[in-house]
Amino acid sequence: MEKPLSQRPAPDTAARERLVMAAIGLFTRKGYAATSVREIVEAARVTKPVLYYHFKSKEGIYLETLRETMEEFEALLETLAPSAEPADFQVQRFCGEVFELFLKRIDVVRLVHSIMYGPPQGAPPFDFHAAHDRMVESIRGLIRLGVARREFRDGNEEGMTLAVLGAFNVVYELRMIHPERGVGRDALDWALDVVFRGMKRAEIRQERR
Amino acid sequence: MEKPLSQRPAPDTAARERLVMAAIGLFTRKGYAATSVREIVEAARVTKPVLYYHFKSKEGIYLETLRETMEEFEALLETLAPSAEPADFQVQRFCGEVFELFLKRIDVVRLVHSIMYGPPQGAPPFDFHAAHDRMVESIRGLIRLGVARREFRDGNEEGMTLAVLGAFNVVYELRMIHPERGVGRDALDWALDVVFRGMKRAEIRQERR
DNA sequence: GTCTATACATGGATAGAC
DNA sequence: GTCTATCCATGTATAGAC
Repeated sequence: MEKPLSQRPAPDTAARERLVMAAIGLFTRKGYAATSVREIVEAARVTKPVLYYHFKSKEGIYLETLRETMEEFEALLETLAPSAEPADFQVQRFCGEVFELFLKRIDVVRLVHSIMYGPPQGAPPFDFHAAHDRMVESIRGLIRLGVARREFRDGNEEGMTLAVLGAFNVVYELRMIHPERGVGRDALDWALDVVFRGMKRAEIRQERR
Repeated sequence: MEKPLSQRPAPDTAARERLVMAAIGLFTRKGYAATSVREIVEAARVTKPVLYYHFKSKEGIYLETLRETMEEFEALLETLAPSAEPADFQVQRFCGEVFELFLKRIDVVRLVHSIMYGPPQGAPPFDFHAAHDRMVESIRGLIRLGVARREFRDGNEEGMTLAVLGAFNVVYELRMIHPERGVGRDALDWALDVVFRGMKRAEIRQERR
């Protein structure tokens, strides 16, 4: 039973959305503790009680922004399904797709990264471990597949998982601290080339570049 | 012309040192913005003016703590000198030594990591890039050496540097988020085994485990 | 749902005595 | 160099009208 638009004082149902956008921008650029509620509401062009109405505290809007953006990452991980392609292709495609998503949301990645690995900064706890573990397990699963198919060598599954994850990590991390160097997808492929060469059995190895 | 100890009101020259210790502990556990001056002085068992006397602001004691701890890392990097050993041994030893230092000061590493890669959190700027770049260049230099000696393959120096750095990064990062899993030096060696195998020329490659 | 106005705690920093 | 006492800006959050 909503009133017709014409009778509402201000048809600003977008206020909540603007708040989320503003909050993401500020939290990612300044960090949780360094961002004040006043800054958020000014950026969203609303007043303080609007924020406290829709969320109920600074922690509330923070957790909500994280929840909304993490859903994107979860969704991408869901789409992963083992295929008949060579295992290294699958690993490379998976890493590449997640990497593209990271590039698109590099600011959020920066925030999540600093909270996952760094001190809590006064921010309420948020569970990133589950998503991170799922990503690691996805890679490990593809590597197990490659080992079972005798594409990858046997006996160092953990080392291979770490090497792949490391190649992925180092590239997006370099991108965060040196955006001007344009470290991108090609750098990821170069690093993965080295790693794959170290993973493949001698018999089936062949150059791909 | 100092007075003899007996005549000083309180021989507490350790106050400054206690402040630095307390500041490191709090900044690393809570982050810069989330740590208050009151907390620091209470932990150091002094009063506020003592902090403002020795340093001159919150930013001052923060920068001083960072400066003091970064000197350790710089010192370790200085000790690196190319030797006649195989290049992969040298890379492994270098990574291992830096890794040991990281483990010893894992809390400081956590703070530096989150500030390097994350939002500034209201903290004054501090130049970590120089030290980080030097570390990367050290690895790249050893890899160039290996290539020149025909131990490593030619044509993907950048990929090899990234792969090595990635193996190093991923291991200490995992250690930070999952200390209970005991990810340690052995995991680093497993990952590097994969990477080295991908770097070595086929002719000279041989198992080392 | 959105406003004005305000409560109330905590923040960083300093004055001035010793 | 260290204290007590205090200043003042900023912080989060809310009351109460519309």
